[in-house]
Amino acid sequence: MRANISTSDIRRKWVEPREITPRPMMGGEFFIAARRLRMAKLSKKEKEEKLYRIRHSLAHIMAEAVLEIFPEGKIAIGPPIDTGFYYDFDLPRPLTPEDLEKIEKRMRQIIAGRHKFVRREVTPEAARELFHDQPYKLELIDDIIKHGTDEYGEVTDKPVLSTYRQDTFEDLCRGPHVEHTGQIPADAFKLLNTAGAYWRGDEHRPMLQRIYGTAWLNKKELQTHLKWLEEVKQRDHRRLGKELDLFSTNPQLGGGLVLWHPNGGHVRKVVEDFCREEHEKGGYEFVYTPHIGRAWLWETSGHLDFYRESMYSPLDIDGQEYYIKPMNCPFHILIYKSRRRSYRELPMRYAEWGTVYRYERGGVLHGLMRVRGFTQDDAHIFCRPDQMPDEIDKVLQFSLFILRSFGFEEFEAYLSTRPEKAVGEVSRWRDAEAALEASLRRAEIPYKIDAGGGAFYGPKIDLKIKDALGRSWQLSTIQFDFNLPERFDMTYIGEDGREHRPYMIHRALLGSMERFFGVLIEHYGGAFPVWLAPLQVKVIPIADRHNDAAWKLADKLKAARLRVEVDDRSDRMNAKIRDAQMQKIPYMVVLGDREVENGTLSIRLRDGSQKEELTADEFLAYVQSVIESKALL
RNA sequence: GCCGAUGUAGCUCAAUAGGCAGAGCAUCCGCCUUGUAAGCGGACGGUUGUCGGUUCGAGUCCGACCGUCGGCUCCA
Repeated sequence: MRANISTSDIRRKWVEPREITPRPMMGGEFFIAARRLRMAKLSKKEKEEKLYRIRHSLAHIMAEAVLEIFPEGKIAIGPPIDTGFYYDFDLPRPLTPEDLEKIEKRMRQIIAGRHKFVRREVTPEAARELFHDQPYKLELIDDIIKHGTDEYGEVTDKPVLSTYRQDTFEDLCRGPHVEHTGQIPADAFKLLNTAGAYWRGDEHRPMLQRIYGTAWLNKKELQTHLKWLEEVKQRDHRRLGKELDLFSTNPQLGGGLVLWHPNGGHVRKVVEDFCREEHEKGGYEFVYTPHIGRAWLWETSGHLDFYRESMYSPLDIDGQEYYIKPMNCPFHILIYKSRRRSYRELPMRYAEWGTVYRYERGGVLHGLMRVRGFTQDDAHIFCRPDQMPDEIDKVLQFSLFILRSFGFEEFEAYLSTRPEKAVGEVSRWRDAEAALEASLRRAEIPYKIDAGGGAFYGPKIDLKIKDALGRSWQLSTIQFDFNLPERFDMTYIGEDGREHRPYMIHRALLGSMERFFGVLIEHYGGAFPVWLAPLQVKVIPIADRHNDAAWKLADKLKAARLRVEVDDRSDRMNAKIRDAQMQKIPYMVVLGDREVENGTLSIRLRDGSQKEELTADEFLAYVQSVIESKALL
């Protein structure tokens, strides 16, 4: 999957970072850039700006080349993005890979022409005349004049209409650009692919053709990026899921539904066991609830009003409507409400690895990352209002601890505020948002505001991690809820003997087991750390006469709860090693005449290195220590 | 859902221009008894996603549907 690239990221406003770079950057990239900027010299900043100009200019040059092929084509917008640029077109026919080659070739010619980029400011009338046959540009012009927004929808102080012209092509644009096309390294860009994209991201508006390109300062950087893309492909969890026999999906089963194979199931079990233990240490209690519930539940919660498009059609059971659950919260609320609660009992923390089902459009399903049935590491915390700040702080720290345990070290946070469709008074929303924001500040995590991104019942903090390839993934979500307690009329008896309303926190730390597993697979490239690895040791006897010793060793390790297999096929040792290597098994223990005689083991690590010879006991102790430390090898 | 691409053996991929559907790996059966990333031989394996159309003849051309992939939108 591509790194997250969306124009909505561009519009998000940062709260904490002090410096804003001149180009729009996505998610994680910003953190890297912001950190670099903080400790770095100006030259980095200049480099970023140069890249911005190059990418933006390439977008224009691409548009020129495309319009030469399709003189009747309509152009939309063409911004730089974190690894390059794109431009959206409305063309008479679909673009082919051959078109891309042609366009790219023509772009290099234009670059070689050393054409100047000429900026000029134009009046609305002149702009409309200039773009009279470009309906998308006319719409942008109107917006700039009416709303003071620029071509990306960002509000600017004083609306100015400007154009940039290079060679035969003039585009509505705020700039900046390179001075002339000769400043663009012709061997450091490449057109990657075409894709459909709605005009202004609105599915009710025309579908345009987008061409993505990547662009860098020099050929070497381009090649590094192309290699990175190749690495992304190699680590694709769908590919590794098949190769390592971790999971599968199946058209006969239905889209977005996941089959966990024994290998994947094993990883999941270790993850779940670890998390369960930590939750118990953290004061959580585990509950179990059904997969369906009567319509009353979902009417009361507001799901049928605010979440219906993500829910499946009801089942008819004895004339009553039942819905498959898209969330676990109403069930946990019913447990809370099963009897009177005292303030002394609070906070109460109910945890459940609960499986939920949500309708997702067919086109968005993606391996483990986006599915229709998934299991959340869900929990709901019920507390007194005065306990709320402390509970949010605890959840935030707990979340960071859990994620660090899996080798994630970099985090980003989003504070999502009240959406259009929401329950509850606005003033209480503002209070809740402030509470979450205060917690983020206490935790000293840099965060962005995602305006309108909250759940319908309350604002939330979403945590994203960065994986080994620098990509961000959303995992944790922490949601403040003052609405469901009211809707379900939840109460507790306070010190004063009166009824009070509890607050509620919804939270999932790994998010869903499916997505988390997908992220883990890609983060580790399938080479799980020893504590998670489905198979930890492969014992490889060299010839049949070593099988007995191999089985004996395996039994010993198994008795210590290691996951071990013996490869006693009649293949050559080389073939057995290759197979184990391809399965990314952490330890390959080779047993031959020498080892049997010496009573030692020859240990090969999956990184190809050779460990010193150890006795079986020493090896066992070593592996156990690696498991304990959650290390890779 | 929308735009585009795509669908051949369990997997990865071939099949000149519409003319008998093939290879490697995997699996199974033998032989080999092996020293740190593939030993050798043989066998098995297909209604070319499904349905319909064009044609003397369709894996190949056309249409619909299903799935997958790249995006858009949306999201754990």
